This record gives sequence, structure tokens and C-alpha cells, in this order.
Amino acid sequence: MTEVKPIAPIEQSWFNRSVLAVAPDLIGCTIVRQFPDGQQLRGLIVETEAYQQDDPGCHGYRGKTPRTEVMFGEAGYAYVYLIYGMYHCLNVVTDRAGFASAVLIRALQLESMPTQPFSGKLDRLAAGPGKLCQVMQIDRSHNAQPLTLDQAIWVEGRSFSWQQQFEAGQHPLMQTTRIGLSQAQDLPWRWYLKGNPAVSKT
DNA sequence: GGTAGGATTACG
DNA sequence: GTAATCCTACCT
Repeated sequence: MTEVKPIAPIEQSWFNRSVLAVAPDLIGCTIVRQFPDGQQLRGLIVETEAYQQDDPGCHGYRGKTPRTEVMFGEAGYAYVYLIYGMYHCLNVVTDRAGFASAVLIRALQLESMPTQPFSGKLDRLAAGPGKLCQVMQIDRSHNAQPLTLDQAIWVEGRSFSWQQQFEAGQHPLMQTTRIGLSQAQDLPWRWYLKGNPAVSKT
């Protein structure tokens, strides 16, 4: 369950496991957004949620549709969808092809200030799934893209020092219920770093 | 072709 | 509490 590859970037096979194993393991990993001009924006993952096909809260619960098709495919791809007509959410597809599952990335701790004029404190700029897509400029054009090094978005594993701190108990990992659902609210499939300012309060 | 509702957020 | 805002899925 806590098998972690400290090698960056993460390989496709690492995502090809149960979403319930990948979602907590993604905490402490880094999302890297590379822009066409070569600039990078990097953020540590501090909050995730797991969704899978047999779960009524999952978009894939009622079968494959054009929107959810990527969730049914190979692991290691981005699933990006629009919510409430105004915000995008970034998910990482996990597990085997044919079984819909993905990790929703809910909050990042940014490593540096983005060049775009965003207001507010750095540690709150990527607090929430909609905000992190705004600040990282992620939208549906990134849907179904592989999260590999040559792409606009990829994921890097935990650094050695972070993993050491984690094992020393300096980053308490909490598990609780998911946010904003009208179904399956009771499943404890949300993970976050205790005390991190980017994590949702509720 | 019409429409209800949603894995959100900021503001009062 | 509620508005902003529009795609998706599910009807007819």
C-alpha cells in the first residue's frame, strides 16, 4: 500500500493499481505543468479523492459515455471535466483498462508564484480542484492526455527527503469522507495532509 | 430539442 | 445562503 517509487516521473505501471492504493500514495507527489514557452509550475499534492466504477459518486458508475471514456481506459492519463459550467477538475486515471477509476486532485501546495497575475496568498492559490486548474491553466484540452514527461502535465514521485519526513511522522496523512457528493457520501475515500493550508476545511 | 442538476467558489 | 454559469446526461 505504501510502495513508493521516488524516481521521477512516475511510470505508467505505478498508476495501474487500485485507485484506493494510488490516491493516498499520490499525496506528497508533485504535479508539474509545463507551458509551451518552457516555463514550469510545480505543486505538491496535498489532497486527493478516489472514485471507481462500483461507487455511485463516480462519473463512470452508469457506464461509459463520451465524457467518461478516458476513465475506462489505461492508467496514467488525465481525465479533465467541467463542473458547474465554470470550473475544471483534474483527475488521474488508475487501474486496469475496462474498469473506470480515477484520483481527483483536490489541492496543491505550489512551489513558486505563477507568472500570471493571481491575487491571494501562495498557499491558497491551488486550494480546491477548481482553483488548481485555474492557476495551472488546465482545461478540457488536456483531457485524455498521457501524464508523461513530454506532455503539458506530468506527475513526479515523492522526493527522498519528503518520504523521510513522512516516515518520521512530520506529514500526518488523514483519511476521511469525500466532499460535495450527493451519493456515497459515507465512503472514506479522501486523503489529505493534516494542517496543510491548501486543504479544504470541511 | 428541452432541461435538471452538478466531484465549485466567492461573497454577503 | 446564494449567484455565477454551462456542459452532460437523460428525457421527449
